Amino acid sequence: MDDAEGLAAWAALLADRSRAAMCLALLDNRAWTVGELARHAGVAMPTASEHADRLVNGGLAAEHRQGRHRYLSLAGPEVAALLESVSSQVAPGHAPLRSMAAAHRMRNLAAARTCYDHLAGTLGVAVADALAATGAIDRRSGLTLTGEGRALLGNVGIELATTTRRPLLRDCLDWTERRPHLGGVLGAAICRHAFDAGWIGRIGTGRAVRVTPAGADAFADQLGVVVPSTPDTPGAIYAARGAPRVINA
Amino acid sequence: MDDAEGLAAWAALLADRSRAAMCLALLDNRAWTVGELARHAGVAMPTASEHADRLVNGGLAAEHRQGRHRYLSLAGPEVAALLESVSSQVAPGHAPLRSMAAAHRMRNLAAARTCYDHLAGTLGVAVADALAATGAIDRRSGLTLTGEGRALLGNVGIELATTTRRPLLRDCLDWTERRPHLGGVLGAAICRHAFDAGWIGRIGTGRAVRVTPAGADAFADQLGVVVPSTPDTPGAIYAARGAPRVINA
DNA sequence: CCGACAGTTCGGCCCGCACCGAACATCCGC
DNA sequence: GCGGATGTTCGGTGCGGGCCGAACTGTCGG
Repeated sequence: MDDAEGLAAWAALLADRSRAAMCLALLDNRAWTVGELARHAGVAMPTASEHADRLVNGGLAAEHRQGRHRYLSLAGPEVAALLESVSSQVAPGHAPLRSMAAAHRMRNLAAARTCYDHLAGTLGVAVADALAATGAIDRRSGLTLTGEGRALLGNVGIELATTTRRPLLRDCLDWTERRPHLGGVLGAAICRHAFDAGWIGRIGTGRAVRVTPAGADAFADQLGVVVPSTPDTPGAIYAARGAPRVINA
Repeated sequence: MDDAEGLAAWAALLADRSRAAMCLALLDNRAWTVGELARHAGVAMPTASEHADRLVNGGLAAEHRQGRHRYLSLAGPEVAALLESVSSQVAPGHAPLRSMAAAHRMRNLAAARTCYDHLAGTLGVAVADALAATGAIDRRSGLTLTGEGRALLGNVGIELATTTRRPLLRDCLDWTERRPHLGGVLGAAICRHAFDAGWIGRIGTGRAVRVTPAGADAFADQLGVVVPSTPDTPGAIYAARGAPRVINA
Protein backbone atom coordinates (compact mmCIF):
# COMPACT_ATOMS: atom_id res chain seq x y z
CA MET A 1 0.00 0.00 0.00
CA ASP A 2 2.80 2.40 0.79
CA ASP A 3 4.67 1.10 -2.22
CA ALA A 4 1.90 2.64 -4.23
CA GLU A 5 2.69 5.98 -2.66
CA GLY A 6 6.31 5.77 -3.77
CA LEU A 7 5.46 4.51 -7.23
CA ALA A 8 2.94 7.28 -7.72
CA ALA A 9 5.40 9.88 -6.50
CA TRP A 10 8.01 8.63 -8.90
CA ALA A 11 5.61 8.56 -11.82
CA ALA A 12 4.37 12.02 -10.96
CA LEU A 13 7.84 13.31 -11.75
CA LEU A 14 7.35 12.26 -15.36
CA ALA A 15 3.65 12.94 -15.52
CA ASP A 16 4.08 16.49 -16.70
CA ARG A 17 4.80 17.49 -20.25
CA SER A 18 7.51 19.95 -19.32
CA ARG A 19 9.34 17.64 -16.94
CA ALA A 20 9.04 14.79 -19.42
CA ALA A 21 10.58 16.96 -22.12
CA MET A 22 13.38 17.90 -19.77
CA CYS A 23 14.08 14.28 -18.92
CA LEU A 24 14.11 13.25 -22.55
CA ALA A 25 16.52 16.06 -23.28
CA LEU A 26 18.80 14.85 -20.50
CA LEU A 27 18.86 11.43 -22.13
CA ASP A 28 21.66 12.71 -24.34
CA ASN A 29 23.94 12.19 -21.35
CA ARG A 30 25.02 15.79 -21.23
CA ALA A 31 24.47 18.40 -18.59
CA TRP A 32 21.93 21.12 -19.35
CA THR A 33 21.50 24.40 -17.57
CA VAL A 34 18.13 25.38 -16.19
CA GLY A 35 17.77 28.07 -18.85
CA GLU A 36 18.43 25.63 -21.66
CA LEU A 37 15.90 23.23 -20.26
CA ALA A 38 13.40 26.06 -19.93
CA ARG A 39 13.78 27.00 -23.59
CA HIS A 40 13.69 23.36 -24.62
CA ALA A 41 10.47 22.69 -22.73
CA GLY A 42 8.96 26.02 -23.77
CA VAL A 43 8.35 27.36 -20.27
CA ALA A 44 9.58 30.34 -18.31
CA MET A 45 12.67 30.06 -16.18
CA PRO A 46 10.92 30.07 -12.82
CA THR A 47 8.84 27.13 -13.94
CA ALA A 48 11.87 25.22 -15.14
CA SER A 49 13.64 25.97 -11.90
CA GLU A 50 10.82 24.43 -9.90
CA HIS A 51 10.78 21.40 -12.18
CA ALA A 52 14.51 21.04 -11.69
CA ASP A 53 13.98 21.02 -7.94
CA ARG A 54 11.47 18.25 -8.20
CA LEU A 55 13.57 16.13 -10.53
CA VAL A 56 16.58 16.42 -8.25
CA ASN A 57 14.63 15.83 -5.03
CA GLY A 58 12.89 12.90 -6.66
CA GLY A 59 16.20 11.29 -7.50
CA LEU A 60 15.77 11.42 -11.25
CA ALA A 61 18.38 14.05 -11.90
CA ALA A 62 21.63 15.18 -10.34
CA GLU A 63 22.66 18.80 -10.11
CA HIS A 64 26.01 20.41 -10.37
CA ARG A 65 26.24 24.05 -9.45
CA GLN A 66 29.03 26.02 -10.95
CA GLY A 67 29.20 29.76 -10.68
CA ARG A 68 25.91 31.22 -11.69
CA HIS A 69 24.95 28.10 -13.61
CA ARG A 70 23.08 25.10 -12.36
CA TYR A 71 23.67 22.08 -14.49
CA LEU A 72 21.27 19.14 -14.50
CA SER A 73 22.03 15.64 -15.64
CA LEU A 74 20.37 12.29 -15.20
CA ALA A 75 21.08 10.66 -11.86
CA GLY A 76 22.66 7.59 -13.43
CA PRO A 77 22.58 4.83 -16.03
CA GLU A 78 19.71 3.05 -14.25
CA VAL A 79 17.56 6.11 -14.60
CA ALA A 80 18.52 6.44 -18.25
CA ALA A 81 17.74 2.79 -18.90
CA LEU A 82 14.38 3.14 -17.24
CA LEU A 83 13.51 6.24 -19.20
CA GLU A 84 14.46 4.51 -22.43
CA SER A 85 12.35 1.51 -21.52
CA VAL A 86 9.36 3.67 -20.84
CA SER A 87 9.93 5.66 -24.02
CA SER A 88 10.02 2.54 -26.17
CA GLN A 89 6.88 1.31 -24.50
CA VAL A 90 5.14 4.57 -25.20
CA ALA A 91 6.50 5.14 -28.69
CA PRO A 92 4.03 3.08 -30.78
CA GLY A 93 1.41 5.77 -30.92
CA HIS A 94 3.43 8.75 -31.94
CA ALA A 95 1.90 11.82 -33.40
CA PRO A 96 2.19 12.67 -37.10
CA LEU A 97 4.87 15.19 -38.01
CA ARG A 98 3.71 18.68 -38.64
CA SER A 99 6.55 20.35 -40.49
CA MET A 100 9.36 19.68 -42.90
CA ALA A 101 11.94 20.54 -40.28
CA ALA A 102 10.37 18.18 -37.78
CA ALA A 103 10.32 15.40 -40.34
CA HIS A 104 13.95 16.08 -41.12
CA ARG A 105 14.91 15.94 -37.46
CA MET A 106 12.93 12.77 -37.07
CA ARG A 107 14.74 11.13 -39.98
CA ASN A 108 18.09 12.03 -38.50
CA LEU A 109 17.10 10.71 -35.10
CA ALA A 110 15.81 7.51 -36.60
CA ALA A 111 19.01 7.00 -38.60
CA ALA A 112 21.56 7.38 -35.81
CA ARG A 113 21.51 8.83 -32.34
CA THR A 114 22.81 8.31 -28.87
CA CYS A 115 20.72 6.62 -26.22
CA TYR A 116 22.24 8.00 -23.01
CA ASP A 117 25.78 6.69 -23.62
CA HIS A 118 25.40 4.17 -26.41
CA LEU A 119 24.31 4.08 -30.05
CA ALA A 120 20.72 3.79 -31.14
CA GLY A 121 18.57 4.20 -34.23
CA THR A 122 19.16 2.32 -37.47
CA LEU A 123 22.90 2.59 -36.84
CA GLY A 124 22.67 1.18 -33.34
CA VAL A 125 20.56 -1.74 -34.48
CA ALA A 126 22.91 -2.34 -37.42
CA VAL A 127 25.85 -2.56 -35.03
CA ALA A 128 24.00 -5.08 -32.89
CA ASP A 129 23.04 -7.10 -35.95
CA ALA A 130 26.57 -7.05 -37.33
CA LEU A 131 28.07 -8.24 -34.05
CA ALA A 132 25.52 -11.04 -33.97
CA ALA A 133 26.20 -11.95 -37.61
CA THR A 134 29.95 -12.15 -37.10
CA GLY A 135 29.58 -14.17 -33.93
CA ALA A 136 30.92 -11.46 -31.64
CA ILE A 137 27.77 -11.73 -29.60
CA ASP A 138 25.52 -14.73 -29.23
CA ARG A 139 21.77 -14.55 -28.93
CA ARG A 140 20.91 -18.22 -29.10
CA SER A 141 20.54 -18.52 -25.34
CA GLY A 142 20.28 -15.15 -23.77
CA LEU A 143 22.81 -12.50 -24.72
CA THR A 144 26.53 -12.95 -24.36
CA LEU A 145 29.81 -11.57 -25.60
CA THR A 146 31.82 -14.40 -27.15
CA GLY A 147 35.57 -14.93 -27.09
CA GLU A 148 35.69 -13.90 -30.74
CA GLY A 149 33.85 -10.77 -29.76
CA ARG A 150 36.40 -9.88 -27.11
CA ALA A 151 39.19 -10.45 -29.60
CA LEU A 152 37.46 -8.33 -32.21
CA LEU A 153 36.99 -5.44 -29.81
CA GLY A 154 40.59 -5.75 -28.67
CA ASN A 155 41.79 -5.44 -32.25
CA VAL A 156 39.65 -2.40 -32.84
CA GLY A 157 41.02 -0.87 -29.65
CA ILE A 158 37.85 -0.84 -27.58
CA GLU A 159 38.45 -1.33 -23.87
CA LEU A 160 35.75 -2.73 -21.61
CA ALA A 161 35.69 -1.40 -18.08
CA THR A 162 35.53 -4.28 -15.62
CA THR A 163 35.39 -2.37 -12.38
CA THR A 164 31.72 -1.47 -12.62
CA ARG A 165 28.70 -3.39 -11.40
CA ARG A 166 26.94 -2.36 -14.56
CA PRO A 167 25.92 -5.22 -16.90
CA LEU A 168 28.51 -5.93 -19.57
CA LEU A 169 25.92 -5.84 -22.29
CA ARG A 170 22.19 -5.66 -22.39
CA ASP A 171 19.47 -5.26 -24.95
CA CYS A 172 17.89 -1.85 -25.13
CA LEU A 173 14.69 -1.76 -27.15
CA ASP A 174 15.13 0.77 -29.90
CA TRP A 175 12.63 3.54 -29.88
CA THR A 176 12.36 3.88 -33.67
CA GLU A 177 13.36 0.43 -34.93
CA ARG A 178 11.37 -1.53 -32.36
CA ARG A 179 14.28 -3.97 -32.24
CA PRO A 180 17.09 -4.19 -29.71
CA HIS A 181 20.37 -2.34 -29.86
CA LEU A 182 23.24 -2.82 -27.41
CA GLY A 183 23.55 -1.01 -24.12
CA GLY A 184 25.57 -1.71 -21.01
CA VAL A 185 29.33 -1.39 -20.72
CA LEU A 186 29.82 -2.74 -24.22
CA GLY A 187 27.37 -0.36 -25.86
CA ALA A 188 28.93 2.58 -24.07
CA ALA A 189 32.46 1.55 -25.03
CA ILE A 190 31.57 1.22 -28.72
CA CYS A 191 29.85 4.59 -28.73
CA ARG A 192 32.71 6.31 -26.95
CA HIS A 193 35.23 4.82 -29.33
CA ALA A 194 33.16 5.87 -32.32
CA PHE A 195 33.22 9.46 -31.08
CA ASP A 196 36.90 9.41 -30.12
CA ALA A 197 37.97 7.90 -33.42
CA GLY A 198 35.89 10.35 -35.41
CA TRP A 199 33.58 7.69 -36.81
CA ILE A 200 30.58 9.76 -35.81
CA GLY A 201 29.81 13.34 -34.84
CA ARG A 202 26.86 15.18 -33.42
CA ILE A 203 24.32 16.81 -35.71
CA GLY A 204 23.49 20.12 -34.12
CA THR A 205 22.91 20.03 -30.41
CA GLY A 206 20.55 17.11 -29.97
CA ARG A 207 20.93 13.37 -29.71
CA ALA A 208 21.23 12.80 -33.45
CA VAL A 209 24.64 11.82 -34.84
CA ARG A 210 26.08 11.56 -38.33
CA VAL A 211 28.49 8.88 -39.56
CA THR A 212 31.57 10.47 -41.11
CA PRO A 213 32.92 9.15 -44.41
CA ALA A 214 35.93 7.70 -42.60
CA GLY A 215 33.56 6.33 -39.99
CA ALA A 216 31.51 4.48 -42.58
CA ASP A 217 34.66 2.68 -43.73
CA ALA A 218 35.74 1.97 -40.19
CA PHE A 219 32.35 0.58 -39.18
CA ALA A 220 32.40 -1.67 -42.24
CA ASP A 221 36.02 -2.82 -42.07
CA GLN A 222 36.45 -3.18 -38.34
CA LEU A 223 33.01 -4.15 -37.07
CA GLY A 224 31.38 -5.48 -40.23
CA VAL A 225 28.59 -2.93 -39.99
CA VAL A 226 26.78 -1.90 -43.14
CA VAL A 227 26.19 1.72 -42.26
CA PRO A 228 22.77 3.02 -43.23
CA SER A 229 22.75 6.24 -45.22
CA THR A 230 22.45 9.30 -42.99
CA PRO A 231 20.25 12.11 -44.26
CA ASP A 232 22.35 14.76 -42.52
CA THR A 233 20.92 18.12 -41.72
CA PRO A 234 22.09 21.72 -41.80
CA GLY A 235 22.79 22.64 -38.21
CA ALA A 236 20.93 25.89 -38.70
CA ILE A 237 17.67 24.11 -38.09
CA TYR A 238 18.67 23.59 -34.50
CA ALA A 239 19.94 27.11 -33.98
CA ALA A 240 16.76 28.28 -32.31
CA ARG A 241 17.16 25.87 -29.46
CA GLY A 242 19.33 26.49 -26.45
CA ALA A 243 22.64 24.73 -26.81
CA PRO A 244 23.59 22.34 -24.01
CA ARG A 245 27.18 22.41 -22.92
CA VAL A 246 29.39 19.56 -21.88
CA ILE A 247 30.94 19.90 -18.49
CA ASN A 248 32.36 16.52 -17.64
CA ALA A 249 36.05 16.16 -18.34
CA MET B 1 8.66 17.49 -28.08
CA ASP B 2 5.59 15.41 -28.77
CA ASP B 3 7.38 12.42 -27.31
CA ALA B 4 7.21 14.29 -24.06
CA GLU B 5 3.46 14.40 -24.39
CA GLY B 6 3.25 10.65 -24.71
CA LEU B 7 5.71 9.98 -21.93
CA ALA B 8 3.86 12.33 -19.62
CA ALA B 9 0.53 10.72 -20.48
CA TRP B 10 1.92 7.29 -19.76
CA ALA B 11 3.45 8.37 -16.48
CA ALA B 12 0.25 10.12 -15.47
CA LEU B 13 -1.42 6.73 -15.43
CA LEU B 14 0.84 5.71 -12.57
CA ALA B 15 1.05 9.12 -10.95
CA ASP B 16 -1.91 8.54 -8.72
CA ARG B 17 -1.80 6.61 -5.49
CA SER B 18 -4.94 4.63 -6.22
CA ARG B 19 -4.00 3.68 -9.76
CA ALA B 20 -0.48 2.79 -8.63
CA ALA B 21 -1.91 0.51 -5.97
CA MET B 22 -4.15 -1.12 -8.55
CA CYS B 23 -1.25 -1.70 -10.92
CA LEU B 24 0.91 -3.18 -8.20
CA ALA B 25 -1.94 -5.49 -7.27
CA LEU B 26 -2.24 -6.60 -10.88
CA LEU B 27 1.44 -7.53 -10.84
CA ASP B 28 0.41 -10.86 -9.37
CA ASN B 29 -0.59 -11.84 -12.90
CA ARG B 30 -4.16 -12.53 -11.94
CA ALA B 31 -7.34 -10.82 -12.99
CA TRP B 32 -9.04 -8.58 -10.43
CA THR B 33 -12.56 -7.24 -10.55
CA VAL B 34 -13.21 -3.55 -10.24
CA GLY B 35 -14.71 -4.03 -6.80
CA GLU B 36 -11.68 -5.89 -5.54
CA LEU B 37 -9.43 -3.20 -6.87
CA ALA B 38 -11.59 -0.56 -5.23
CA ARG B 39 -11.30 -2.24 -1.83
CA HIS B 40 -7.61 -2.82 -2.34
CA ALA B 41 -6.94 0.80 -3.19
CA GLY B 42 -9.31 2.07 -0.52
CA VAL B 43 -11.59 4.07 -2.78
CA ALA B 44 -15.25 3.93 -3.74
CA MET B 45 -16.35 1.88 -6.67
CA PRO B 46 -17.11 4.76 -9.02
CA THR B 47 -13.59 6.03 -8.51
CA ALA B 48 -12.09 2.64 -9.18
CA SER B 49 -14.24 2.28 -12.27
CA GLU B 50 -12.89 5.50 -13.69
CA HIS B 51 -9.35 4.46 -12.87
CA ALA B 52 -9.96 1.19 -14.64
CA ASP B 53 -11.09 3.10 -17.72
CA ARG B 54 -7.93 5.11 -17.75
CA LEU B 55 -5.65 2.13 -17.26
CA VAL B 56 -7.31 0.26 -20.10
CA ASN B 57 -7.42 3.23 -22.45
CA GLY B 58 -3.83 4.00 -21.63
CA GLY B 59 -2.75 0.51 -22.62
CA LEU B 60 -1.54 -0.52 -19.20
CA ALA B 61 -4.30 -2.98 -18.47
CA ALA B 62 -6.55 -5.30 -20.41
CA GLU B 63 -10.17 -5.89 -19.53
CA HIS B 64 -12.26 -8.97 -19.76
CA ARG B 65 -15.97 -8.58 -19.19
CA GLN B 66 -17.86 -11.56 -18.03
CA GLY B 67 -21.41 -11.35 -16.79
CA ARG B 68 -21.72 -8.57 -14.31
CA HIS B 69 -17.98 -8.64 -13.60
CA ARG B 70 -15.28 -6.66 -15.26
CA TYR B 71 -11.90 -8.25 -14.81
CA LEU B 72 -8.72 -6.28 -15.18
CA SER B 73 -5.27 -7.67 -15.81
CA LEU B 74 -1.99 -6.21 -16.97
CA ALA B 75 -1.77 -5.70 -20.70
CA GLY B 76 1.24 -7.97 -21.09
CA PRO B 77 4.67 -9.10 -19.91
CA GLU B 78 6.30 -5.90 -21.19
CA VAL B 79 4.08 -3.83 -18.98
CA ALA B 80 4.79 -6.10 -16.04
CA ALA B 81 8.52 -5.90 -16.64
CA LEU B 82 8.36 -2.15 -16.83
CA LEU B 83 6.36 -1.89 -13.64
CA GLU B 84 8.81 -4.14 -11.86
CA SER B 85 11.71 -2.05 -13.10
CA VAL B 86 10.15 1.12 -11.85
CA SER B 87 9.25 -0.49 -8.54
CA SER B 88 12.81 -1.62 -7.94
CA GLN B 89 14.06 1.82 -8.81
CA VAL B 90 11.67 3.40 -6.37
CA ALA B 91 12.03 0.85 -3.58
CA PRO B 92 15.17 2.15 -1.84
CA GLY B 93 13.35 4.70 0.23
CA HIS B 94 10.48 2.67 1.58
CA ALA B 95 8.46 3.73 4.53
CA PRO B 96 8.82 2.08 7.94
CA LEU B 97 6.27 -0.57 8.80
CA ARG B 98 3.49 0.48 11.08
CA SER B 99 2.01 -2.74 12.40
CA MET B 100 2.86 -6.30 13.27
CA ALA B 101 0.65 -7.60 10.52
CA ALA B 102 2.31 -5.36 7.97
CA ALA B 103 5.73 -6.48 9.10
CA HIS B 104 4.61 -10.08 8.82
CA ARG B 105 3.30 -9.57 5.32
CA MET B 106 6.50 -7.80 4.40
CA ARG B 107 8.62 -10.70 5.64
CA ASN B 108 6.58 -13.14 3.61
CA LEU B 109 6.85 -11.01 0.52
CA ALA B 110 10.59 -10.61 0.98
CA ALA B 111 11.07 -14.36 1.42
CA ALA B 112 9.25 -15.60 -1.67
CA ARG B 113 6.74 -14.11 -4.06
CA THR B 114 5.80 -13.99 -7.69
CA CYS B 115 6.88 -11.15 -9.92
CA TYR B 116 4.20 -11.26 -12.62
CA ASP B 117 4.88 -14.80 -13.80
CA HIS B 118 8.23 -15.70 -12.29
CA LEU B 119 9.75 -16.12 -8.84
CA ALA B 120 11.15 -13.24 -6.80
CA GLY B 121 12.25 -12.46 -3.28
CA THR B 122 14.93 -14.38 -1.43
CA LEU B 123 13.72 -17.55 -3.11
CA GLY B 124 13.88 -16.06 -6.60
CA VAL B 125 17.38 -14.76 -6.04
CA ALA B 126 18.43 -18.10 -4.54
CA VAL B 127 17.22 -19.89 -7.66
CA ALA B 128 19.20 -17.52 -9.87
CA ASP B 129 22.29 -17.96 -7.70
CA ALA B 130 21.98 -21.73 -7.69
CA LEU B 131 21.65 -21.91 -11.45
CA ALA B 132 24.71 -19.73 -11.76
CA ALA B 133 26.66 -21.82 -9.24
CA THR B 134 25.88 -25.08 -11.00
CA GLY B 135 26.75 -23.66 -14.40
CA ALA B 136 23.21 -23.82 -15.74
CA ILE B 137 23.42 -20.15 -16.55
CA ASP B 138 26.51 -18.14 -17.30
CA ARG B 139 27.02 -14.55 -16.21
CA ARG B 140 30.65 -14.09 -17.23
CA SER B 141 29.74 -12.34 -20.46
CA GLY B 142 26.17 -11.32 -20.45
CA LEU B 143 23.53 -13.82 -19.41
CA THR B 144 23.02 -17.14 -21.13
CA LEU B 145 21.48 -20.52 -20.59
CA THR B 146 24.21 -23.14 -21.04
CA GLY B 147 23.91 -26.58 -22.56
CA GLU B 148 24.18 -28.03 -19.06
CA GLY B 149 21.34 -25.76 -18.05
CA ARG B 150 19.11 -27.02 -20.84
CA ALA B 151 19.88 -30.58 -19.86
CA LEU B 152 19.17 -29.88 -16.22
CA LEU B 153 15.81 -28.32 -16.99
CA GLY B 154 14.96 -31.18 -19.30
CA ASN B 155 15.62 -33.67 -16.51
CA VAL B 156 13.46 -31.72 -14.11
CA GLY B 157 10.70 -31.65 -16.69
CA ILE B 158 10.64 -27.93 -17.40
CA GLU B 159 9.71 -27.08 -20.96
CA LEU B 160 10.80 -23.82 -22.55
CA ALA B 161 8.40 -22.29 -25.04
CA THR B 162 10.26 -21.39 -28.22
CA THR B 163 7.46 -19.88 -30.21
CA THR B 164 7.47 -16.55 -28.42
CA ARG B 165 9.46 -13.43 -29.20
CA ARG B 166 9.93 -12.97 -25.49
CA PRO B 167 13.54 -13.12 -24.28
CA LEU B 168 14.56 -16.59 -23.13
CA LEU B 169 15.93 -15.25 -19.90
CA ARG B 170 16.58 -11.85 -18.48
CA ASP B 171 17.64 -10.30 -15.23
CA CYS B 172 14.88 -8.70 -13.22
CA LEU B 173 16.13 -6.53 -10.39
CA ASP B 174 14.65 -7.82 -7.20
CA TRP B 175 12.62 -5.34 -5.27
CA THR B 176 13.64 -6.54 -1.81
CA GLU B 177 17.01 -8.16 -2.40
CA ARG B 178 18.37 -5.48 -4.72
CA ARG B 179 19.97 -8.27 -6.73
CA PRO B 180 18.75 -9.89 -9.95
CA HIS B 181 16.41 -12.84 -10.19
CA LEU B 182 15.44 -14.55 -13.42
CA GLY B 183 12.61 -13.45 -15.66
CA GLY B 184 11.78 -14.15 -19.27
CA VAL B 185 10.60 -17.47 -20.64
CA LEU B 186 12.93 -19.38 -18.34
CA GLY B 187 11.80 -17.60 -15.19
CA ALA B 188 8.16 -18.14 -16.09
CA ALA B 189 8.71 -21.84 -16.84
CA ILE B 190 10.43 -22.45 -13.52
CA CYS B 191 7.69 -20.67 -11.61
CA ARG B 192 4.92 -22.49 -13.42
CA HIS B 193 6.57 -25.83 -12.81
CA ALA B 194 7.04 -25.01 -9.14
CA PHE B 195 3.31 -24.36 -8.81
CA ASP B 196 2.27 -27.37 -10.89
CA ALA B 197 4.55 -29.73 -9.02
CA GLY B 198 3.39 -28.44 -5.67
CA TRP B 199 6.78 -27.01 -4.72
CA ILE B 200 5.18 -23.73 -3.77
CA GLY B 201 1.72 -22.42 -2.95
CA ARG B 202 0.17 -19.03 -2.45
CA ILE B 203 -0.04 -17.50 0.99
CA GLY B 204 -3.44 -15.90 1.19
CA THR B 205 -4.49 -13.94 -1.84
CA GLY B 206 -1.46 -11.78 -2.53
CA ARG B 207 1.80 -12.25 -4.34
CA ALA B 208 3.52 -14.04 -1.46
CA VAL B 209 4.20 -17.77 -1.81
CA ARG B 210 5.31 -20.47 0.61
CA VAL B 211 7.68 -23.32 -0.19
CA THR B 212 6.11 -26.65 0.73
CA PRO B 213 8.17 -29.26 2.60
CA ALA B 214 8.26 -31.41 -0.52
CA GLY B 215 9.13 -28.33 -2.51
CA ALA B 216 12.13 -27.57 -0.34
CA ASP B 217 13.52 -31.01 -1.09
CA ALA B 218 12.76 -30.69 -4.78
CA PHE B 219 14.37 -27.28 -5.04
CA ALA B 220 17.48 -28.65 -3.32
CA ASP B 221 17.72 -31.96 -5.12
CA GLN B 222 16.69 -30.96 -8.60
CA LEU B 223 17.88 -27.38 -8.94
CA GLY B 224 20.50 -27.17 -6.22
CA VAL B 225 18.69 -24.36 -4.48
CA VAL B 226 19.16 -23.84 -0.76
CA VAL B 227 15.65 -22.73 0.10
CA PRO B 228 15.49 -19.89 2.58
CA SER B 229 13.21 -20.44 5.55
CA THR B 230 9.72 -19.12 4.92
CA PRO B 231 8.03 -17.39 7.87
CA ASP B 232 4.59 -18.47 6.71
CA THR B 233 1.52 -16.61 7.81
CA PRO B 234 -2.00 -17.50 8.88
CA GLY B 235 -4.21 -16.72 5.95
CA ALA B 236 -6.63 -14.95 8.23
CA ILE B 237 -4.46 -11.86 8.09
CA TYR B 238 -5.41 -11.43 4.47
CA ALA B 239 -9.10 -12.09 4.98
CA ALA B 240 -10.00 -8.43 5.20
CA ARG B 241 -8.90 -7.84 1.64
CA GLY B 242 -11.00 -8.54 -1.40
CA ALA B 243 -10.00 -11.87 -2.86
CA PRO B 244 -8.93 -11.83 -6.52
CA ARG B 245 -10.12 -14.70 -8.63
CA VAL B 246 -8.31 -16.51 -11.36
CA ILE B 247 -10.10 -16.62 -14.66
CA ASN B 248 -7.61 -17.82 -17.19
CA ALA B 249 -7.75 -21.51 -17.90
C1' DC C 1 31.43 49.53 -8.07
C1' DC C 2 28.02 48.68 -11.64
C1' DG C 3 25.48 46.68 -15.32
C1' DA C 4 24.34 42.17 -17.37
C1' DC C 5 23.08 37.64 -16.76
C1' DA C 6 21.53 33.10 -14.40
C1' DG C 7 18.65 31.47 -11.25
C1' DT C 8 15.32 31.59 -7.13
C1' DT C 9 11.40 33.07 -4.32
C1' DC C 10 6.87 34.76 -3.86
C1' DG C 11 2.10 35.64 -4.84
C1' DG C 12 -1.71 34.71 -7.45
C1' DC C 13 -4.36 32.60 -11.16
C1' DC C 14 -6.60 28.76 -13.06
C1' DC C 15 -7.19 24.32 -14.86
C1' DG C 16 -7.32 19.44 -14.17
C1' DC C 17 -8.63 15.75 -11.70
C1' DA C 18 -9.42 12.58 -7.74
C1' DC C 19 -13.14 11.75 -5.00
C1' DC C 20 -17.80 10.80 -3.51
C1' DG C 21 -23.10 10.22 -3.31
C1' DA C 22 -27.05 9.40 -5.85
C1' DA C 23 -29.29 7.62 -9.58
C1' DC C 24 -29.26 4.37 -13.27
C1' DA C 25 -28.07 0.08 -15.98
C1' DT C 26 -27.12 -5.06 -15.92
C1' DC C 27 -26.84 -9.41 -14.53
C1' DC C 28 -27.42 -13.22 -11.19
C1' DG C 29 -30.00 -16.36 -8.02
C1' DC C 30 -34.24 -17.66 -6.11
C1' DG D 1 -40.16 -11.15 -11.90
C1' DC D 2 -37.89 -9.50 -7.57
C1' DG D 3 -34.23 -8.39 -4.41
C1' DG D 4 -29.35 -8.09 -4.22
C1' DA D 5 -24.96 -7.48 -6.08
C1' DT D 6 -21.64 -5.46 -9.61
C1' DG D 7 -20.55 -1.51 -12.32
C1' DT D 8 -21.31 2.89 -14.73
C1' DT D 9 -22.76 7.71 -15.41
C1' DC D 10 -23.41 12.21 -13.72
C1' DG D 11 -22.99 16.45 -10.84
C1' DG D 12 -20.61 18.80 -7.53
C1' DT D 13 -16.71 19.74 -4.40
C1' DG D 14 -12.09 20.59 -3.08
C1' DC D 15 -7.24 20.26 -3.48
C1' DG D 16 -3.04 20.14 -5.79
C1' DG D 17 0.02 21.89 -8.92
C1' DG D 18 1.59 24.07 -13.34
C1' DC D 19 2.27 28.50 -14.93
C1' DC D 20 3.71 33.25 -15.07
C1' DG D 21 5.34 38.19 -13.74
C1' DA D 22 7.74 40.80 -10.50
C1' DA D 23 11.03 41.30 -7.21
C1' DC D 24 15.23 39.52 -5.20
C1' DT D 25 19.94 37.02 -4.77
C1' DG D 26 24.21 35.81 -6.40
C1' DT D 27 27.91 35.67 -9.99
C1' DC D 28 30.67 37.25 -13.75
C1' DG D 29 32.92 40.95 -16.52
C1' DG D 30 34.79 45.37 -16.85
